[in-house]
Amino acid sequence: MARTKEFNEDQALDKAIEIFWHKGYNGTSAQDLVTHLGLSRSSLYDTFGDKQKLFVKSLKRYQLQNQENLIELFEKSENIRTTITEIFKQAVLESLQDRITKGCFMVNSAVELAMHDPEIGKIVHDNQKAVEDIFCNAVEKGQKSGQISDKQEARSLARFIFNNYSGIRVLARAGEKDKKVYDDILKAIFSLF
Amino acid sequence: MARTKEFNEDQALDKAIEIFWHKGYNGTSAQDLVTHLGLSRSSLYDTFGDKQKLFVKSLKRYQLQNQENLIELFEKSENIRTTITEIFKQAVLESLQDRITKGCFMVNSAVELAMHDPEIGKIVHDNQKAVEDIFCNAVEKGQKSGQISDKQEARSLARFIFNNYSGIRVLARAGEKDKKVYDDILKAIFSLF
DNA sequence: CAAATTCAGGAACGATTGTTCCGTATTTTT
DNA sequence: AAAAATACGGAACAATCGTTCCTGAATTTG
Repeated sequence: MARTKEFNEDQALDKAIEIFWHKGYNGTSAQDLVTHLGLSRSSLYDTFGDKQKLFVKSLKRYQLQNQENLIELFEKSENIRTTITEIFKQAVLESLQDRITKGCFMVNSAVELAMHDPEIGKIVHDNQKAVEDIFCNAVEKGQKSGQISDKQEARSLARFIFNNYSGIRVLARAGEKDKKVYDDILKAIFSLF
Repeated sequence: MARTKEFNEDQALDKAIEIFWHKGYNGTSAQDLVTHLGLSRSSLYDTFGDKQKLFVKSLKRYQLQNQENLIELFEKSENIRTTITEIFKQAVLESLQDRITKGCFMVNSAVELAMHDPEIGKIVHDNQKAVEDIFCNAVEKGQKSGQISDKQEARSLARFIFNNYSGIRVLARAGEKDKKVYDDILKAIFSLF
């Protein structure tokens, strides 16, 4: 009946994530998308509807990827505390290596759009709850096994960890390239639990 | 010789801060500025040059206002630790009250522009250093007077505080309206020192 | 082969973008 | 009062915005 799609929709989405992540929603033009995704204007609009829908789809995909990755990390983990430090160290590494740092797509979108687009506001808020829950479960597990101090309530600690993660992603986006700054923050964070 | 300006330039700048803070740089149009500042297109461009220059001037003014406010708070302070908690509580209060939260103009600008506009990148970075120094001096003073535990190095603690402040501003911008979430984070933060 | 479907390319859309310019009114200084 | 300077409103600018549509080629299934 019909010709099959020549491009992979998920691959195109991954490229959309890249450019939206890098330039933001308002900073990315339709032409940017055409150029970066490598498909024609018509195919782009036929496949994804419009710019906003494409953005929403990209952000949801990013959120799912990160959530699954996080869950997997904690499932494989033999020491919860160590895993959390590795998550932070990974974020620091990313912050230092690229000349232009993308930070966190979710944080960037929250700052730029959550107040102005209810649909994106919901994605951001759902993500926050989801990630918080993942951290909370992990912390509880860590506390039961004695890997994490139980001086702090798990929920409180999870929210604290999430908050510092956001902070570090902003710092990266602000262009901080001094490893000592990040290390100082991490030292303080992990002296808490 | 010449007619005097009918509008106050600083008042106009304060209104520019408001709208840039609320909508971001790319989200604010020239028409938005004309409407909000209450002066004509011609006066606007005659006075401030162009949109980017107006933004830079607004951000610098915001930075100066906040920096001076922070310095004053610590100068007046009789207990450094209490003052820091009050700074955070104030941020939480602002986050909860408005339906549309503006977060922090500096954080918003860092996320949106620091990577793409070197001039703004410098403002953001300078601000970071300046605020960090203010916190660091305050912490040192607090440690000498025994108000703040000296288990953490002052510089490290200052960076940690700054990081959590950024995080909370992002959380606000993400639309978080649950006081318990902020309280949990604050509880964890202040159990550290 | 024929029908159906999707591709790419590009022209074209109206709307909005940031910016400039002009004419007139207003105010200040000589 | 005359001259100089600036504010003002609004028209107008070219450029870009997101989006739609048309064309012809390509490919798949019946």
